[in-house]
Amino acid sequence: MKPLILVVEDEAAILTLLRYNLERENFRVIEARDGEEALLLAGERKPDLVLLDWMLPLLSGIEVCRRLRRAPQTRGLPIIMLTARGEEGDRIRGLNAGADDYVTKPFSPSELLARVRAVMRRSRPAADAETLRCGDIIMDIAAHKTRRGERDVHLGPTEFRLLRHFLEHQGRVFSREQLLDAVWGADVYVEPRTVDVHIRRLRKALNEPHEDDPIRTVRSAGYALDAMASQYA
Amino acid sequence: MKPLILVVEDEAAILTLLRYNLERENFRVIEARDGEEALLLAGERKPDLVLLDWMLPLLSGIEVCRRLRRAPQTRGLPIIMLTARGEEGDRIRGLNAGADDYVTKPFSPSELLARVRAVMRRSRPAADAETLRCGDIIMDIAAHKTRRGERDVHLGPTEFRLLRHFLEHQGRVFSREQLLDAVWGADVYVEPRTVDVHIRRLRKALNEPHEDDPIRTVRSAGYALDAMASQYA
DNA sequence: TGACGATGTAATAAAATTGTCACGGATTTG
DNA sequence: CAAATCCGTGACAATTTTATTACATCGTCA
Repeated sequence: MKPLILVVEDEAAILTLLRYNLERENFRVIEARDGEEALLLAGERKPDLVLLDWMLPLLSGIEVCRRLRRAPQTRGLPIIMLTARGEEGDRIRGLNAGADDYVTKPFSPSELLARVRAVMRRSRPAADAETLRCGDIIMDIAAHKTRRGERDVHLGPTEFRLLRHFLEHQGRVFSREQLLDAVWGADVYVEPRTVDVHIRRLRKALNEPHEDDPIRTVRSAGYALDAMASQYA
Repeated sequence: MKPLILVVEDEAAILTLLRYNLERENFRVIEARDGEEALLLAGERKPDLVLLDWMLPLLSGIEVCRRLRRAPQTRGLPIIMLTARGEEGDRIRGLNAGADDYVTKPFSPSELLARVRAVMRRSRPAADAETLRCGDIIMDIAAHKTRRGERDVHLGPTEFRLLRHFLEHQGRVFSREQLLDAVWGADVYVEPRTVDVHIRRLRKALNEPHEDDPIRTVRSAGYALDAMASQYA
């Protein structure tokens, strides 16, 4: 699907110019003439990027920027500010308000498009990050981060691989030997009971005092990560 | 300091013409006769701009362009392609390979100079700059400046590229080997542990005594720049 | 040329992680 | 019920990995 760009600009001429260039480059464009409309559309249409004029009726661009950043729906939405003057002060304020980049008018179409592409490229990785989850446990493979509910969970390398293996095979029971093969590697030899210790460490890191334990012990068989019922908050 | 321009061109007559015009306009000029030499000089002399002929011995202009873009040292170096005909196909390919602008031969000296100035202006500190940010860390690529909060942060060239790479891939963990490839270049060999030292230098430059460290060490995996809970003023 | 900044390496200190054990409670078996 | 297993747990020492420091080199710039 073509990326959707929200252009917030009150001057018709510039609006036309932007629409022309963006659509030629295979973007879809929606327009807002003032700050209020911008906030509304940003929430409703969920654009992939916002081109935001500095000077606007009703709400200044910088204020729109701030509000977009504050709202959970639109936080993280890439924003490029358009401003008439290249004043350093404005620039700093724009960036502080949360803009991702900044282009001064007059601008060349190619320059603007380059910025648009750059910003979109930058904000892409977050989208396709590989994550595993089970109930309120979330693991981000690329970032190497693990969370349970609202808090970050720190895991050692082995615990990380162990949990990852469970997450990739939820509900299934693994014997100690199977886990050693899968997590430690088929060629290393360690005591099977070592698995117990790491299961323990994983549990300790994962479970706060009151929370329930997602790891099920199957006596004389091994361990499993239960796909919990309390999915998706 | 006068801007340094690398002219890559195998026809002596055009070379002379270019040098004459450029030097008259207060640019310094270095010459390369073929693609190999171009890459070498671009890396060694660090020119501010490259004028790159399309047809070259050894390596085509487009290939040179691509390689310049791929190498960490020369990525971001402004490139203007010179092409014999104004064929649309060539132009598209040139721009796709990463050229900033292109000029068709024959060209008038004044036209060429106008393009040169335009491209340089765009990549100069005075002009707009692409910025990368993470929390209160702001990097201005074109100006080659880094700030944290209110203060300027001085980084060596390697630390700059290192931080840039992290900023362009926030949250993701990179092994020492990956960082060497991305920041040092895939062809140079340095000890992986060297990365540690540069991480240290980067941290020292970035973190005042009380501030928290945005760079996360992931044991047995590498390092990551954490996309922190955004703090927009 | 000499001061200077930047860089890569090696050596050493400091942390974090890991595999094992031993003990004791819990569960199953006979 | 007693024996036999099995699992949870805390403590440790060894090992691995990272942080930090010091140093030699190299190119730049006055």
